[in-house]
Amino acid sequence: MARTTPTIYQVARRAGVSIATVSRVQAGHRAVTPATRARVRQVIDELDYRPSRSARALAGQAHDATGIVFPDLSGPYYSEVILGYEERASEAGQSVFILGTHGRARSNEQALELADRVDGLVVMGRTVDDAVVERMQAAGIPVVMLARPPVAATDTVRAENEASARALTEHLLDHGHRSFAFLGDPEGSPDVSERYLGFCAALRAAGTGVPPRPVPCGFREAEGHRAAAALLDSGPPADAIVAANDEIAIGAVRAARERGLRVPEDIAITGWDDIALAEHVRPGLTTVRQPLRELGATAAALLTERIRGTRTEPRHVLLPTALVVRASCGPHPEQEERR
Amino acid sequence: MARTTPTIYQVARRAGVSIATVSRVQAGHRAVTPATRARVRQVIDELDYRPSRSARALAGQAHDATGIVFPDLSGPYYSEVILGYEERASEAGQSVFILGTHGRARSNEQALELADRVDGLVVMGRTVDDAVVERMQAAGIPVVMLARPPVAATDTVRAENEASARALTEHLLDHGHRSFAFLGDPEGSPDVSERYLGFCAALRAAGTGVPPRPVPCGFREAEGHRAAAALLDSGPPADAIVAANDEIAIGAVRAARERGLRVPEDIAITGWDDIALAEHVRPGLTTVRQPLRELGATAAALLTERIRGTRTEPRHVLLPTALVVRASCGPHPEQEERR
DNA sequence: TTGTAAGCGTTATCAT
DNA sequence: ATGATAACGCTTACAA
Repeated sequence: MARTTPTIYQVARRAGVSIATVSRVQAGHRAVTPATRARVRQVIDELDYRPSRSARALAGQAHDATGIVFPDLSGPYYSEVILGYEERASEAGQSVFILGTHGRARSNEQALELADRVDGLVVMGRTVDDAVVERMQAAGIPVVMLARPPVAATDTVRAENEASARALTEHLLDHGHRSFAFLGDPEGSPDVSERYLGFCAALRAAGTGVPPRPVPCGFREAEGHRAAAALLDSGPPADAIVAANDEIAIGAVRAARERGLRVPEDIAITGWDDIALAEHVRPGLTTVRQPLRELGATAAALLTERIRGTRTEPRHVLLPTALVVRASCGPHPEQEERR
Repeated sequence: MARTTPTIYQVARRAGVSIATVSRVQAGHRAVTPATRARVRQVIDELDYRPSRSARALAGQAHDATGIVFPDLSGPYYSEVILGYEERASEAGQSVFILGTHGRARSNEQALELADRVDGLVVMGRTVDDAVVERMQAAGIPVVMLARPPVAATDTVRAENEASARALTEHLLDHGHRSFAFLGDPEGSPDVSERYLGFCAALRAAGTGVPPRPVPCGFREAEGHRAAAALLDSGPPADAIVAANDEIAIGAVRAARERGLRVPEDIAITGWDDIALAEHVRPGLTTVRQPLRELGATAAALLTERIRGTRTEPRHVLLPTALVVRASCGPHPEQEERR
């Protein structure tokens, strides 16, 4: 694409100054006479000059851009997080790249490519290998990890999982449930891993025997449905299913119904995230709310501090979550919502 | 950020060739001896060399990036469209920028800035002024418009609105409804404008007097709730509300219920989009499904053709929509879903 | 087939 | 306060 927009040279010529002066004016340096500054400013406006991003980046300045890497764009979870991120980042004057890895093998490669176009980036969960992250940081680009446990000197942002999972499970125990199942893949995501830990902790503390092994399961409704169906058809009957997220739970509710089971009378089912659906689905889903937008926004904020050099000490932010009790966990005298 | 990663010079030196040769190998030019090609390749691997994006862009090549500009990230609609876009674009080897304008006044400026960092971009609805789009195109960067009626030589992608709106309204008429209201702002969005047109056409054809003026309303549930509340409290009673999207409709259902009205017995309410909630909400929402992912993916595909120069003739893609009849439009003998 | 060298549009370092 | 001018890392004629 031929450059049809004016360059710094044209501005300089027309204003009767050198390109250095234009650059200074443009950058807001003080060492410029008000008179010349005004003249240059006017020419800039007349020509509608705007400096080339590539040239600027090449000359060693910043990209004024950051990126966020996530596994997949589908479902409310990622959308909300990215929304929070984009909003905060663009307020801070940064353009934002998004990269969905979609489980591709090339994701490390793609992330590394992205790293070359930004001043810093956010990495969700286990989308890229730790070695890759280290290389990025070694190359001087700040990285913030999202939805992962704290790692050494890298900033991390996550929502509380274990304690809430424990509280959730205890709530189920209070309802009298004794035979549990966990739907989700602890291996696949740090979040799920922590939730499973909290789940187990509650069961152990209650002395309900050995906690069951998790039933591995992707994050989507269809996968939850399939896993729950298999579980219900084969295993010893569970009277409570703790799902790793709301979509899985909704799939599980469907599977239970298809088998003539009533929720929560015959089987209790809980979710995680508190997506919009959780409230509207029948029965209302007992779940754990996490501040999705805030997760993204916080990541953006931490990254900005790093880029600006405002802070050098690593920070590990843990955002609070809240148990949201609805109907799917068992019979309640009246509808309540605990926080 | 000092460049800590190897440059083309280091590769050249180590391979004992000139930088031009390295560049050729890297670009896959054929005019290189297999022997030297192999040697260079090996050094590239050894050093893990990857060319600087900025330098490449500056040297007149491409950015290998595109962008999408949308008004706001919230709600399933935008998320889905962006998902479809990102997936297709990144398959085509392009990094993707997202820019939410959030109704900011600076949106034109931001979009123009973005235009300098990409090889082409997609603009949704009326997020940026037409004059700005023209300037981008004049500057040689291809633009694809999303969710807008065809404009001259610019590629456009949209979903069918008017005919479906008409069919939807006719369905309501078939139910016997006669007093209608339309919730949404035709001024604010081309999509809504077309839906309102189809709505009016059906009413006129039915000879049901003058179609009502639209009740302006944002796209979110809270706004739908507020608008419906005002409508129900003040105006002459409507027995059918056509909402511009599902979220508005859900808000309207809530408002109706709060006033002791049963849906659909006392009042029918329809939505648009067929988001996940539409099926689960009570009563199931009669709505119009549009292929959200496909909208984004198609925009990406058109843009890629333009960038690659594969096509120069403008294309205007109109994706089909489908009436989805559920319970909220009126009593049905049995649950059915029409396509 | 390969190398030399001229840009690409900035920023930043010197002089002046 | 301002102006030359050397990077920045790459692509691409043009030579050899």
